[in-house]
Amino acid sequence: MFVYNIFIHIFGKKKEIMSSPRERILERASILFHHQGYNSTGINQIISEANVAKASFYQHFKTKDDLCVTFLNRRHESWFNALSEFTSTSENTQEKIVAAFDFIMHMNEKENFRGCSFLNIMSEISKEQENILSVIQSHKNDLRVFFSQLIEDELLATHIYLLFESSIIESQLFGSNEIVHKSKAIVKSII
Amino acid sequence: MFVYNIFIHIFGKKKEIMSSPRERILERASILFHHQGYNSTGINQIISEANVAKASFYQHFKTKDDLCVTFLNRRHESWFNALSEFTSTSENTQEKIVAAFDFIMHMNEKENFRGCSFLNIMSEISKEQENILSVIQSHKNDLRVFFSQLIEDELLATHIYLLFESSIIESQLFGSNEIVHKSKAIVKSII
DNA sequence: TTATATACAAACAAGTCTGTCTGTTTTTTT
DNA sequence: AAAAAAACAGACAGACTTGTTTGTATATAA
Repeated sequence: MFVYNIFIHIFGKKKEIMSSPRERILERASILFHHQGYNSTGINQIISEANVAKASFYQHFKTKDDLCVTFLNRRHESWFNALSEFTSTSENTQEKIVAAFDFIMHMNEKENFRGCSFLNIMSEISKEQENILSVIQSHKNDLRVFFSQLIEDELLATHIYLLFESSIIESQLFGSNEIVHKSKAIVKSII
Repeated sequence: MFVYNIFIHIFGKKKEIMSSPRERILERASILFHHQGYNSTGINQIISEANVAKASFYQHFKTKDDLCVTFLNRRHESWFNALSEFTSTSENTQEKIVAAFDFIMHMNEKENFRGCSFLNIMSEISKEQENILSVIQSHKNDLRVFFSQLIEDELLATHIYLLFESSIIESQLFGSNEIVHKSKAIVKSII
């Protein structure tokens, strides 16, 4: 477009002012998959809101499932980074574990109690979508490792992990952090 | 049909040998919703497998969501009955709690690790489907009450409830009862 | 500046979905 | 046996789905 080209000419390269189609697709898909669910979000909505042509979409992603895998991999990274950052200020292990539960509440407020993208998508897919399932399993394995690295006692680490998981789900179901507070109190009593 | 009518003539009333269309719909929907998910199961598949005409379907159920609510209400009843029966032979409270975790494993084996219908559907629906959501919330409330009635300590009851919930989800995700065994060991150590 | 790669719009295919409607047949009740 | 209720098959509407294709325009690199 005319104005757009002038804009580039004055302010520099395109990359600086507008992300690539692939990036725009992933940004919109992340929001839509997380807020509407995977099956309820169509390709057409994604590309229309990302201002990308359909042919361009299929140049970057073989299938919708392919996009889903890429989305989950990125979510995995950004989610763990956020968790690490959130718990990084804690001075000891106990505090770090408790901070992880504060992170759930923080995430719930920020994302309107949409819960865990990974578990939500698990409930939507079929056994045939193995590539998606394995990304979800890897994510949860890594979360278990996160707690295992903090806690020597293997069974206690599993214990915390299980409470962490149900805290996410129950707060999603009731749209409230109340149960996370209770869960936090429980965790404090066992570590 | 010819043979069918003879059958009725010889053996008695229809009700005794063939369930009503409404019943056949609910039976098929129960299986399909639980095994394929709600959004992935269409009305057409349900009525075709239930041998019911589409017009008959819409005589019994206003919408697909209406069927979903009825399905969940029935699942609620049958699931709780099964849990009650499974835990009824336990002689004391501790045993009963542990038996509840055995019930998860029993259910997983029987239903091929499809997890909790209620939580699965929660992940699939939108905020607008309030009537469905409230059935799910009621179900989980009743489950919490189930544990509260067994355990005086309110926080401990919540604790067990949270472990119960994550046990279902994690065993679904990994298609294995391994984590339920661990959860059972944890529960034994805290009651 | 020319060549190559990328992105575009928009039509199209082939199928899915929920829900409505018509007209016929079967079952139940009076 | 006649009247009313329920179930049937199946066409239809209208909107959606994922993915393909054609031809054009734009951006980047040689």
